[in-house]
Amino acid sequence: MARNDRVHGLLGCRAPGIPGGPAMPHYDYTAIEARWQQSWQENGCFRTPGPGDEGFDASKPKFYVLDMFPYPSGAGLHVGHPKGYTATDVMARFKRHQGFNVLHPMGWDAFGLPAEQYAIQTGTHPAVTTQVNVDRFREQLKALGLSYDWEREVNTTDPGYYRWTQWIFTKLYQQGLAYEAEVPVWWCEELGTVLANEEVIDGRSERGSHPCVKRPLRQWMLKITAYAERLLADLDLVEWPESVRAMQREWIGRSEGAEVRFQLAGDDTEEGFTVFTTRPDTLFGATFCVLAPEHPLVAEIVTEENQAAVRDYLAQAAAKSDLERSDLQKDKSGVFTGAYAVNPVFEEGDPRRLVPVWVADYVLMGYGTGAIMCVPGGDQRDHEFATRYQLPIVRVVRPEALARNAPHVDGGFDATHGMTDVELETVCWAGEGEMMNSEWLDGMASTEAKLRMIAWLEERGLGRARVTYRLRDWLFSRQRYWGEPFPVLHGPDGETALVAADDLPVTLPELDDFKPAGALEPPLGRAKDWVEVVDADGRVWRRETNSMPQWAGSCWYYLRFLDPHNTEQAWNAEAEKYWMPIDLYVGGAEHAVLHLLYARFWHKVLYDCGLVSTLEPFHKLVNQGMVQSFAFRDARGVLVPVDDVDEGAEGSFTRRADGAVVERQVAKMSKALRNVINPDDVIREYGADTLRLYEAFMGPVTASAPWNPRDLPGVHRFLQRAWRLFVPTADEGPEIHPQLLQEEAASAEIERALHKTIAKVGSDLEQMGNNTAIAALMEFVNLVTKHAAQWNRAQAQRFLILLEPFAPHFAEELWARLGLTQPLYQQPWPEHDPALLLSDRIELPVQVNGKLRARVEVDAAADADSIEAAAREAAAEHLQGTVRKVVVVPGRMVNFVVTP
RNA sequence: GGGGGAGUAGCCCAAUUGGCAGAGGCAAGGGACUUAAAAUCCCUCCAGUACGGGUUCGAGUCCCGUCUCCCCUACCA
Repeated sequence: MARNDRVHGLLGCRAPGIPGGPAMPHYDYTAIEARWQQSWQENGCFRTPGPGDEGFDASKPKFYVLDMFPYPSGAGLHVGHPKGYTATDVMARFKRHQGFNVLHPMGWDAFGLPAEQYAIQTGTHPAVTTQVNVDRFREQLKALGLSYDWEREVNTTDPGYYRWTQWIFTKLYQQGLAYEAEVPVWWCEELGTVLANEEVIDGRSERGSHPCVKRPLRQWMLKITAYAERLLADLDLVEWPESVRAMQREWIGRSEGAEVRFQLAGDDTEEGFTVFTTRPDTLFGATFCVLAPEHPLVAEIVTEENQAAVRDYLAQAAAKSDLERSDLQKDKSGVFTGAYAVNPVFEEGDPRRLVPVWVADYVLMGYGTGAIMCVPGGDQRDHEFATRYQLPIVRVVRPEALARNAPHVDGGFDATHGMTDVELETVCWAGEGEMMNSEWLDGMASTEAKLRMIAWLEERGLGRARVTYRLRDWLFSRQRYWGEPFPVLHGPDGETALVAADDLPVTLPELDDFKPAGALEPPLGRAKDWVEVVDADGRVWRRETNSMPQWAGSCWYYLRFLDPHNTEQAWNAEAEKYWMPIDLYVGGAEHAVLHLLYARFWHKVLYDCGLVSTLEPFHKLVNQGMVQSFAFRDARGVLVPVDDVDEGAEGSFTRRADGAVVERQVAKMSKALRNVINPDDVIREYGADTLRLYEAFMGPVTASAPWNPRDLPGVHRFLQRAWRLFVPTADEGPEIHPQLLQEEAASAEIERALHKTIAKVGSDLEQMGNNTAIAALMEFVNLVTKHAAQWNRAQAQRFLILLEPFAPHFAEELWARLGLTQPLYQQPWPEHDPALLLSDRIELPVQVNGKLRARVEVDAAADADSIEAAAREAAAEHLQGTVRKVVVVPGRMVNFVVTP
């Protein structure tokens, strides 16, 4: 039968069972969800008392399950948000059934650029925009039936919150971890602000894609590098995805090596420079040195005849963005300074002792010392450079494989260079191996040579072992209005002072123009009365007019949730000791490095200040997968908006306008593709419980998967089937099957299946296997349906407890209709009897030479001998030859190894 | 180039971590019910696990190699 459904969004399939008749017998999700959400709110059901609060039960174990709190954008939620929120809510509800005190809060990361941009365009104060967006987000989240303790809601833009963000800054400052520096920073003219390195992608701002340039500016920096080693080492303490830990390790970028001092040649000068190298073993192969264009020594050492060329080169390099510098990586450029440095391993008079010093922009001033020694025989980059500028290449490490096999390699073995002729021309060996051309290191393993060379350098004061990190200090100031003001005053004599703790918060001044106050003066500079502060002596101080980056508020919000209304302290120590660390933290992979690294850094500083009791804040981390959507392309590869596409009979898709065939593919949801799914629409058409079930049923939490409107009716049908097990379908029928209102004898088969389901759902939920838990519930419902609902009240009750984490409104409604008055969400998780899961008789596969040949039914408790005997009989016709071996795994299978 | 992850039925996904490839859902086909349709219920169809080797009594699962896809990162000396 040919169909011609529209495939857009939810509209592809009509929702089955839209309430048409009298509401009661049907599954009227709209009424049910409204009723229970109201009940939860009015009765404060998910309010979670903590230590010191009335009603707190210290004897229960705790579980802190947290979502990465959202930035409340103007667009509202999309269906990607509930994927993670559903997963954590299922866990929170499950843990409540298990008797835990569950902390499950939500809040808003509400400072940030969009509201400020909107303010500049429209004059609407960012606080107003933020409030509107927050209200909308909260409403949408409540419509999902998420069991947050809304009394703990926090908002980073609330002065009562950012008072403590400022307070933590003062702690950082007092620890010597906050300092001001004149640093080259990314300046975005369009946004009128400085951006952090990570907010600039390919020379353009991450938000809005505006061009950015580097310029020096006074900035606040946080000394995160002081914690590099601990941030790296303590990754071993947490239960995080390997990918995230790997990303953080790379970001920190620890590398071990040595500093080597190179003196400049001639004139008995004491001048020189220090290089950092990870391969001190290759020092005999260092045939030239390269300084970064920004290296301060460049101007001093350049000789007369090279002045012009160097000046041109520096100008060129300065004009390039980092992107352009790295983009041209195939084509390394540089220029000779005319100066020579001394390679300290060679004797006076040795021609190899003097090495030319070049300037090249493949060396970065921000890493190591901004100067390198170049070993073109052992480093690909140096090799390219040397080849291009015809600098000498000396090989000092012979590859292991060649060291053993070289005489047999085609092309002949060159004893001098330890490589074949072919490789001598083409290969640069950057790995480990055996030392050569290195005098007293020759023949040694390169790993050993590293240590020897470092010792040799240290003895002579020419160098030392050193560890370098890629991690840089954190640029912590922004030229924006909508951020936390710094609690800092600048004195008339250039001194810096913190605002007293009792005077916090330093609140944002009212402004009606949010544009920068001057070329490099942030918007806060417009608030003259706010900026100038007169002290008791009549001296005029100026407030810091930079503000903090958006990361600041999100660095510690998980701590404020512990004690959100405390006006005396950021949090109470007792609450911190009870709730921390976070047992489960769920959020997108986009925060793998920055948010999680910055928050860990603050946490460790707070730990050192004795303010928190755990080394790490987030014990278990889970990245939820992306919810993608379908998109369509025509034959020319042009994207066709989803609502212009029809679906044909055999999974083919055509453009409505001209019937052209289009290809379906999976893409991110975007306005341009018109394939964004709004949760409000899903809730209207199917209800929040169906949405929750679908989000959880799509696949593992961690997996990305496209939103498939075709699959929604499947989970909705499951709820309706379950509904019919409780509620008679007749229009005038009662609210609940009468058999469920009295104690009937239990069906043994259903009882057994229920125990199996309890065990399966419980163990799946423990590991966030929500999709398979739902499959088990579906299996159970199918079974009960098949038996004409021959189940009883006690079974129905336990089933509802299992279902509640996924479909809480639905389950509470039926629980109430059973006449039960204690709320369902408080019920203990049902017990299961392992003995009931086992059958008396089991069927085992019988294999012959690994191939399935027969089945045999035996007692579950049968021993290996009797199983083997039964199996021999069952597979007799396949056991003609010699049975050489028999493998019996009781309860699993039997395998005969037979040779004919 | 480096790092992390993934390839199982037409599609989304399971498989007690080495033991009968299939739990669940979608789609498709057939049937029951119905004046008819919808809804509902019942039944059925389909892969040998990307590819090539290896270990093993036995491999989707472990090892080696190859291919494809996704994510992150990229002159870091």
